[in-house]
Amino acid sequence: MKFLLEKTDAASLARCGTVTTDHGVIQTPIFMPVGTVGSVKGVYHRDLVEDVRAQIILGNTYHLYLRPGLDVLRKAGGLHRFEGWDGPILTDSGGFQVFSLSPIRKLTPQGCTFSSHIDGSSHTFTPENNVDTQRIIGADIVMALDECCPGDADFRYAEKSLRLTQEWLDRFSARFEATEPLYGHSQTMFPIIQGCVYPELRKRAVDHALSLDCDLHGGYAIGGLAVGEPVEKMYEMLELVCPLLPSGKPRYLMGVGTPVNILEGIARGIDMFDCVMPTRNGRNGMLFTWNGIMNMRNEKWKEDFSPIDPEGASFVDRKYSRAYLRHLFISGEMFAGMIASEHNLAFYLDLVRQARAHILEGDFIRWKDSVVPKLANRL
RNA sequence: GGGAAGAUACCAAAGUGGCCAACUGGGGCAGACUGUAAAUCUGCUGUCUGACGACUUCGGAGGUUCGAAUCCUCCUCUUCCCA
Repeated sequence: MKFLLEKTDAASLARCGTVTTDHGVIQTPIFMPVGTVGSVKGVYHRDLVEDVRAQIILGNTYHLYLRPGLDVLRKAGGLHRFEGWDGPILTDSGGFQVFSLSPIRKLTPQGCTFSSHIDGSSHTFTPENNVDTQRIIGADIVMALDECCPGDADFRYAEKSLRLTQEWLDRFSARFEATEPLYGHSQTMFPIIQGCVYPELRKRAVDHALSLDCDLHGGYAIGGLAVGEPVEKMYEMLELVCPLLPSGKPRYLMGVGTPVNILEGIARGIDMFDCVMPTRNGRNGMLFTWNGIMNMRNEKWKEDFSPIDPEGASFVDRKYSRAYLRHLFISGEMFAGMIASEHNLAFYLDLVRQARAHILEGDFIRWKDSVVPKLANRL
């Protein structure tokens, strides 16, 4: 994987660049649709490519490990071939599941033991077997195994959690260096900077990550944000961490976020984002647009036969009416979630595409400040 | 013409003397969702009130009772069966 930094904004830390993988080129800043179990829920790959214009999608190690399982993935020739996606893929390690499934997991010195949410069976992730698993899945970018610390954790807990994440990173990196990709294309790994909302811990996390063999690490992720802490804290952490990271590598803010979060993240130097919001909230009836958010279940759309989003980037925006989409949601039709997911993803990709254009143009901050107030409107 | 069943809030549908402003579902309204255990979840949904609470309701009119959506009488309407 290579990263080319093309331009840094004069008025902010915003930047744009190009990530090159064996499965294609990614123009940053970028939003990556989440495809947890090998599917971006409700959206065809064809539409993901041609309409949404996605450049890279995610998969999840925890979920894919449990189902379909490593035997199937190995026999399939890796996740790309299994799901029929020719572009780049990034896999999360399962660190977030270690956090979100905490009632059914146990942290040990070796790793993390958890009960499957599917059948209750017991499994253990260690940094070592997590590398092996992600080799079998075969993503272009693999994430280090970490513990995602809750946003309201006290310092003691956060420090202890960070120590665990750091120890896991050492072991993960060592294993990654000692193993090879299985399917003929190269893989890179991103360490994850944790430290909750504590500047001291965040700094410590960066120092530690940078002390390792940097050739191994294609980029750096910032994790443990948008997990319950105030949004200002998240921005503070970005302002602290991004300047400490090498400018020649992409920075990935994990799990974020709202359209505003993304623009504010870009302004603070973030290059890559992912979030379930466009798909999950879409399935739940929420549409993101340049003029604000819409709850498509609301009665006010009942006889609104105008296009879903006249300014939208997706063909569904002009193809279908608001009244029709509302009807589909009220009727519980799966098509509703499909249309909404496609619209939202197309919007998110349009958002980062325009951000990139304005960074290149040189007026990013002015543009951002003009669109942000509208994005949170309720239509 | 004869017989039977029924009428409850926006719809459907429980409730058959006090625990009923009235179960439940739908619909409606609002909210939540941030590295997906989510096509999910949470409130509210007679009127007035910020709330406590007050007031008016269960086809209509009358009656029994301390007390009625629930019991009685008549009326109106609906559905079904037989002629």
